[in-house]
Amino acid sequence: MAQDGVDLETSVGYLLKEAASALRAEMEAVLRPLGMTVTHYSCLELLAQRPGLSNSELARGAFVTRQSMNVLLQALERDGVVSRPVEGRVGKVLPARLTERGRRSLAQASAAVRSVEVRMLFGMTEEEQSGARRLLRSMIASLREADDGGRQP
Amino acid sequence: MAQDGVDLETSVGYLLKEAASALRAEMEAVLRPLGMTVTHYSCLELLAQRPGLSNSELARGAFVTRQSMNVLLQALERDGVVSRPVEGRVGKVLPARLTERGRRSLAQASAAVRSVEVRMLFGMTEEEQSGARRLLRSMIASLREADDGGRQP
DNA sequence: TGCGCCATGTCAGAAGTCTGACATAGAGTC
DNA sequence: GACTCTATGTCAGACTTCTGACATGGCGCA
Repeated sequence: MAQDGVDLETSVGYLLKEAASALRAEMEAVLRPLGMTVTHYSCLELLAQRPGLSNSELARGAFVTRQSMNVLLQALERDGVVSRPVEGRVGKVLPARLTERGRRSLAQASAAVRSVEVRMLFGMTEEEQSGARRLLRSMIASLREADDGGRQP
Repeated sequence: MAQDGVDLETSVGYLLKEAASALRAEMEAVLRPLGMTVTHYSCLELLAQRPGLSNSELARGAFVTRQSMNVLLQALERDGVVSRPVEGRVGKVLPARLTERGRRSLAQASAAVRSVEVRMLFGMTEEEQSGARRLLRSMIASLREADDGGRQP
């Protein structure tokens, strides 16, 4: 194949990208049989844990733009998985909720995704896992630090 | 905004996604003024560290499909940043290299991206950084473990 | 030699996401 | 009240990436 002279794999940034990419690939693999994408699943999981989130809040939680989430929400609403009754409108904000069908759909997906996360953490002690959480939170905070706040997504 | 009853932020998977997303956003922010996307930069950086990589190898290194990398490579070749001389062909494999212009283009981008990574790691000791590398490598290995190998990307 | 098998390069179309833009609603200020 | 500022929902178009497909080249094995 190719010469492995320089080792790119010592960069935390690259490893972070690699890990996130591997996680995403495995999630896609288990979600595909259910006819679901990762963002699709993320949206449902967010709504299950925090009912009534708005389009923009869902977008932030799934790390996409509110425009992308809007496209997805309209499809989910059309499929009867999510409902956004106009009566619930508060100002311009239109809260979304899972339908019964959405909850059923999420149940299988949630189990599948959880098994992927379990596999990812296999071989790590409880201390290592909380260490990983702490380090990731530190990186997130540092990256967001000198931020003007008005950024998409 | 919304009620913060259930805390989604305790999942390592979610934090991983959040950190990768934040890193990508910051990289996009510093690369945009240079007229470069993240994948664009990744491709150049890979070629700088390992000259002669093929299209498929670059794709794996940048975590995209070989089809996506092919689209990008054709654009980069057209822009004179990368060259793939047909004389270098080995079987079906066509090794790619940076042109002088590509090296210049990468120089600025590389510095910008490195500063983002430094900022991300701010406040972490050397031990914590190597701990982060170890944990991320562990997650990657576990995720790839029960893998048939033939997956895109 | 001939065969199956796998990886590669490439094209074409589909799907997902993003950028840009507009109108509107709420909060704060004068 | 009038104003500005910010956040939101939404539409339209462009871009990036993916999936599917095909032909080709190297490799191992009968």
